[in-house]
Amino acid sequence: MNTFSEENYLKAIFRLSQMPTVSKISTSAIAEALGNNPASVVDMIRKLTDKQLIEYDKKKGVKLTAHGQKDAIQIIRKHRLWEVFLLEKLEYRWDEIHDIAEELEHIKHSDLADRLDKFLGFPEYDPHGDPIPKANGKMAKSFSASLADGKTGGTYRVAAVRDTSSAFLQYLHKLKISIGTQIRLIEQIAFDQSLVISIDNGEPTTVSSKFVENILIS
Amino acid sequence: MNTFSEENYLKAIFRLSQMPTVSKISTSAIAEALGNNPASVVDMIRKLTDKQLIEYDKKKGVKLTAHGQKDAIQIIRKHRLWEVFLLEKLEYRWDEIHDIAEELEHIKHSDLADRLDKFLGFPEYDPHGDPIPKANGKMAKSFSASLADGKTGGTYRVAAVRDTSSAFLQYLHKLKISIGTQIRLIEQIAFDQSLVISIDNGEPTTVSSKFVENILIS
DNA sequence: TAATAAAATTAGGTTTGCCTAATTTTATTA
DNA sequence: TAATAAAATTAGGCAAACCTAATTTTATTA
Repeated sequence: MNTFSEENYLKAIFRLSQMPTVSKISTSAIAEALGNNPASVVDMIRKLTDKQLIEYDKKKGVKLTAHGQKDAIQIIRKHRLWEVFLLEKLEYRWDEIHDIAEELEHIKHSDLADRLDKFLGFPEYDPHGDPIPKANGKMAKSFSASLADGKTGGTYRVAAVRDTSSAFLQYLHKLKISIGTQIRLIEQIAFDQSLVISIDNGEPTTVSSKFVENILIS
Repeated sequence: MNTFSEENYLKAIFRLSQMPTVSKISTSAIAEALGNNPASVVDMIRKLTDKQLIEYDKKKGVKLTAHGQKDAIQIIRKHRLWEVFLLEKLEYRWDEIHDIAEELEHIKHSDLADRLDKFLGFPEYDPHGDPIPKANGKMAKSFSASLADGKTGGTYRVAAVRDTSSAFLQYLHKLKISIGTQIRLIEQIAFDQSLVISIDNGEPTTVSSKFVENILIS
């Protein structure tokens, strides 16, 4: 059984390994992802290597073993199921659920995830549009195309969000954007790459390039 | 904010303070309740005293301060609400829910308990018959009369159980006893105080005195 | 390539919450 | 009351998971 902290490292490493822009998972990348000191990460790399949950090579960085990946996916499964619960059953807002799920995901009990899954009606996606791994570890592919890749004039459907911070989600809420919203790209400003968009055929609104990068489309 | 461990101590102290047979909460009583070494309890007594959650007097033992009592009740509230959730929504068995709730009760988030309470329809009692504290800390009185105090020939309604161990609950399950079951006391065996009872007017069954002490009646 | 910057690692330290073993205090009983 | 037993406490230690500061290794760039 893994500790709370080990689970957080596994999850962070899994997340980094899913990011197409990250080619090598380095000590410092993990440190940044978790807000820890690199020296602490070195300690944990040793520990997880001993437990055969990761492999570490100075050149290639950190990689999850099959065992480590399995564990990481089960934590993510629990995280995403709890998010669905918090939003749908306890009526929390979109931007509130992530932090609570960070705690709930560590509750260990053989079939808790499976019972929760059944209770929620076997949801496919969590409220942020991320696929929920199945009990056997199978997981639909995440949405990877960003609205930043869309063509000017095109209309796209919001499928998921990349950033799950409450700052971003609150901004989306303010703009009345959620999963399923239609967004049309009207114009790109050459100066700073900001974009003029229309949300569900509404009035034109200007948003930053950083903003559109964090919106994933189907 | 209190740590996981501090919360467990507060809860144990509260539980002991509710037991009519316990007049003084000693270092060793707490140690036994938590399965820890008395030396560890001494450490924690110092810590909780510094945090003004308890008061300690060599003669009188440990007592929760108003602040400590408030915190303890909130943990118990969460524990009992999660138990209702696990039984009613996730369809866990009676004897499985206690251990999972022991973990869930430590999840901290301002209004999680209140939202859960609302979602569950503001239940008054948990599945073991213990009253669930309200958001303001008010709590109905626990059932305290034991079936062991009943008169031979009398019929009583099971209101709660004193022991929440899975061994005891599984035995109850086997005997088809749950909250609300009617039990008639047929005869007491003088030799070892065991009792012959009838469960919901069924065939006579013999149970130990230890068994009946752990059944609370209304 | 040499100089510099960045990343990784080591060494040593802290806090939390537990432990064992030894000692002191308190209670019980002959 | 004295002897003994039980309870409480102290002293010192350990593992987990962090940290800072110093050092070494690796990468970048003048």
